[in-house]
Amino acid sequence: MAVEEIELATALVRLSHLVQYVFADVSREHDLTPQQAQLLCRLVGGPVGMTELSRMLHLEKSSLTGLVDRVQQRGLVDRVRDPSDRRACQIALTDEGSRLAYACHTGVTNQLDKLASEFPAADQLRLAAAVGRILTAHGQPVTVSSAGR
Amino acid sequence: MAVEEIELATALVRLSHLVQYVFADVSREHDLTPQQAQLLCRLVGGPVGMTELSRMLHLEKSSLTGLVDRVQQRGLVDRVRDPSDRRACQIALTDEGSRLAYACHTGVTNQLDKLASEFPAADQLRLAAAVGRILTAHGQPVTVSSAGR
DNA sequence: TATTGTTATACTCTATAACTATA
DNA sequence: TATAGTTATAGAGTATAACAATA
Repeated sequence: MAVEEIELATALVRLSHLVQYVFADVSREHDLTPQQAQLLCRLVGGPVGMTELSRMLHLEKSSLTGLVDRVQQRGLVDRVRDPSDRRACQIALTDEGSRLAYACHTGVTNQLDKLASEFPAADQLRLAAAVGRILTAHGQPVTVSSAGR
Repeated sequence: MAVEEIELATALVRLSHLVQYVFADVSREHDLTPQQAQLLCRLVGGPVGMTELSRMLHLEKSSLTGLVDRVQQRGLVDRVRDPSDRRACQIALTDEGSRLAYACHTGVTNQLDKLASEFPAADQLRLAAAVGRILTAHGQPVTVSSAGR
């Protein structure tokens, strides 16, 4: 047999790691950790509260506090008090944060599009649609804002 | 339009995170970190040296030393001296390590197969083959041993 | 000299538990 | 009482630089 067989589950795990490596490399180019870059990318659609962010990133709120602290110290986000609830705050990108979020998104997209170019164009569309359905069915809906366009 | 559009690159990043969450959940069920679980799973094909392991896991060797230390302290791997090169050692699973590696592999595979069941069977095969080609083309060849079957 | 692996150091990331302030 | 977020603490993960032992 010319082509090695591979379980789909194994393929997905390996592909996941490959994507993580791409994400890590691009983040590092901008002197960010992958976690910091992902945080920034999740904010391009507008400010988000800590509770909602912790849900989006699958992090305990206390873990998120530290992550936001470090990114805020670098001047990439601000904590904006919510006037309607004095307990809450919204995490918002600064101009520099927006620039980095955009740069990371572009860098990752370019690299992954190269990987995806292994697929025929028609398959790329079907794959994207199928993955979109899976994500939506498993609590990670893809909204325009979260897509970081 | 009924189905939300999504860029393939964005879809791949999100899918990657979803797979990571599955991996993290299954690892935690066995009281392992995802990194520890991945290390164990990479050893099911047989003992591997530190340099080769660091390449497989995209880790600096010094980082790997600590990771192996912690897993060894839990009795899941042994450092076996290489008789043909007294500088080198091979990392080998213990019986308990093998058991956990197998359990993690099974747990992750079951969960991901559920996700993949969203695809028609024919698409699953095509997807697996396509991903296998991508991995091979980008320095992550899928061997029988590394597939952790 | 080059390679294998470890040690020392300094961060970042993460979870759990306890806490403050507001709703 | 419940919720939003922080602090305190401890451990895990990671990279860089310097090192030891062997090839």
